[in-house]
Amino acid sequence: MSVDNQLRALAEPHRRRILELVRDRELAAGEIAAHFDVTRSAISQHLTVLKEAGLVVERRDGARRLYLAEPSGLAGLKKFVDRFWTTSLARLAEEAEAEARRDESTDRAR
Amino acid sequence: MSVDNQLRALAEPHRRRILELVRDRELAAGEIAAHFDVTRSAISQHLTVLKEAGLVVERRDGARRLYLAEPSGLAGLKKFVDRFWTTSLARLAEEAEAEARRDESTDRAR
DNA sequence: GACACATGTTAGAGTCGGCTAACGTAAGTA
DNA sequence: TACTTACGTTAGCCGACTCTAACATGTGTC
Repeated sequence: MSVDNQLRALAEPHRRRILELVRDRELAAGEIAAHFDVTRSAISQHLTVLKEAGLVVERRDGARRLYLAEPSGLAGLKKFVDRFWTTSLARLAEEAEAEARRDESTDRAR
Repeated sequence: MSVDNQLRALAEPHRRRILELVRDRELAAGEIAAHFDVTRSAISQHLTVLKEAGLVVERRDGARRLYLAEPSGLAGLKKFVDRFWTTSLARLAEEAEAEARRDESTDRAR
């Protein structure tokens, strides 16, 4: 559930594709596996990782297990990216302002 | 520069801490390494990964190399997270609406 | 119960990633 | 030039990760 787990989970291309598959609709494990050319076993393990990272939720329906993306699981990661993004951009804006002030005083000095 | 590279780079706790260190100010490789209890070598390798992912920029100053976070490098990742976030939330909203409609017609049926 | 179906779990092989130690390189200094 | 400072790079170890193959579990059906 930590940002660390979420990032590690997302760092795997297969897992990102799985996540996109179950973003809009519930899918059974087998249906998900059908989209890939690796074993069902591999997909099952990927689903476990995604589940433990809180990025998908599992629901049982008889013998099947249905998976669906859990957007709130991305909350921590989104906060991390947004915070970094805005803070860095603020720094850039400050630098631009500082440069503008420098240019201005240079002009005045002429 | 791809989202894949960015996510792999961010999936390492040391690299995330490095990124936060150079978010607001330029730091030399040695100064960065001083914040950690691993070898300078390890930090140097992390810096290479961050650089190749486009998350930091390197500037030479004599014998020193200064590093600074590159917010634009996060653009792709931010887009990925935002897109996923908003799309998933839209799905949740739709589901909530559908349920509200169901409840309403149930009420009417009484 | 017997069987088929859907899926999870485990063992083991191969690969990747992070780390240290040792070496290499380039810039500054006496 | 000789020496120091500040880094990067490489080789190799070790643990973590991904995959397949085989086995285990649980559910529905006859």
